[in-house]
Amino acid sequence: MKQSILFTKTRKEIGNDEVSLNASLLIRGGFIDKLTAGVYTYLPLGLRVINKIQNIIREEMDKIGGQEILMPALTPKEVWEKTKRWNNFDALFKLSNIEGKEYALGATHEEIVTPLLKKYIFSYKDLPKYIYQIQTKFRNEARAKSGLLRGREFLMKDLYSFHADAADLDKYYEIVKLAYFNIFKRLKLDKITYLTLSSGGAFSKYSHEFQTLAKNGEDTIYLCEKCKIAYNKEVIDEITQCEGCKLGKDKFKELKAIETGNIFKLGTRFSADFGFKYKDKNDKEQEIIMGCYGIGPSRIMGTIVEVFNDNKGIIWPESIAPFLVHLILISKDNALAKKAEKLYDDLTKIGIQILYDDRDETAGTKLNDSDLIGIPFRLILSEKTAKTDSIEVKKRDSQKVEMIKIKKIGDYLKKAL
RNA sequence: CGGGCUGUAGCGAAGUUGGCUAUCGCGUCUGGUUUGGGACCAGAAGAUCGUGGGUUCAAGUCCCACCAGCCCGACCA
Repeated sequence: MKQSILFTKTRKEIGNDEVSLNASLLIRGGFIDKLTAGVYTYLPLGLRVINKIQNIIREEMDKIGGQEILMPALTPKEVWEKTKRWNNFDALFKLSNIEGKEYALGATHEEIVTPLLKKYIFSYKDLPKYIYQIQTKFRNEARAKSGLLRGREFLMKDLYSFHADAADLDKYYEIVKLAYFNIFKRLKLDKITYLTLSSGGAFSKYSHEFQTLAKNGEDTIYLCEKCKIAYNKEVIDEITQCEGCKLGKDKFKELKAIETGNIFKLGTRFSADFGFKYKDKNDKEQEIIMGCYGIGPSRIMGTIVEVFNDNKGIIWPESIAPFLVHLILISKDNALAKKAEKLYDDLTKIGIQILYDDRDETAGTKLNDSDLIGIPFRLILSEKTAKTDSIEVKKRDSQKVEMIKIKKIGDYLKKAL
């Protein structure tokens, strides 16, 4: 993409109001725009990032048998009354149509997916099933804050599993855990993301969160460094020692973190309300056992910005960067501009995702913008580099610069990426 | 939902005990000079001062209400 056609622009400053690091960098770089508290537009650069995050999650869900669907965001009151959450779920956005029929905007989808599967699942032969979606969720947070980390409208991947018995759920639960670790690995967050025991298991003692260390995180976790398992602050009073290695809890390390994923064993909490049962081998009715597994692409995007940045801007991991290469022309010379244009075309042809800064801006502006936007590889073509038919290559996360012959840059990048 | 702070041009800000035509920077437009770390000169456009009401000869400035944003806390299946 040529930068001159981007309708967004970077900004040198935004108001003192926006103290959240992720929102500040993402707004300044032209990735997102805030419409109102906790509600954001994804601009061209930001949409590329969020799509890549979603695709990583999608691939890992597909690998563990997930079937993707898309459920409605507009949901009728009746299903929420069935589970007694119409009045008990504070964060539910409620609205009504002109005839007075009441709806809620989907905050989570147990109420939709459970009756949905009930229409198709009748026998033990139909089980297990794994259904997921990536969708916009709405939650009327008492206080939206921290940019993309706690919004009133946000993206969520929610997977729901349906099993014949608890043992089968337990087995799949572990499979999802591994899939989540694969996701965090691909997002380059695996080294700072810990499985964390937390409260809220309706069907088991604990539920599990995936907590990513970040100094601006709103959660406090206690990490057992020996077995790399953490405990959410909300359960720390109930335990005396690590569940795994028995290390005393006084040895745990207190850390700030962002909850980037969570997995729950639901048991029959929802299947019971909807009368969702199946027939076993002996023609006996049995209750369906459920699990649910969430991960928020938009929160992940905010988390990555919180974690990967320096005083000049964002440093995107390659797996989710909006582009992999930022080509910058520093010259007004027509011949050089032609050379840059050709390089842009050639690299595009061999499948390299490239943003080409062809704008009529000064060197300083382009370099600062490039650092702010945070694309992994920066290529500079200038009179200086052209003298030796070369191009300067620098990685965003490094100070080293390398001169590569223009002819060889395609091969160089293919190898590096 | 409680407490605090804030709201002035597209963006960021200044505006004194109420006083004349509301100021500056960025950005934008025109002309010129520039190009390896957010250039320079000259000119120009751009504002119902969050909204509504009130006090006053006179309100961006004082008072009341409301709306919005941010922060702290509570909350966060």
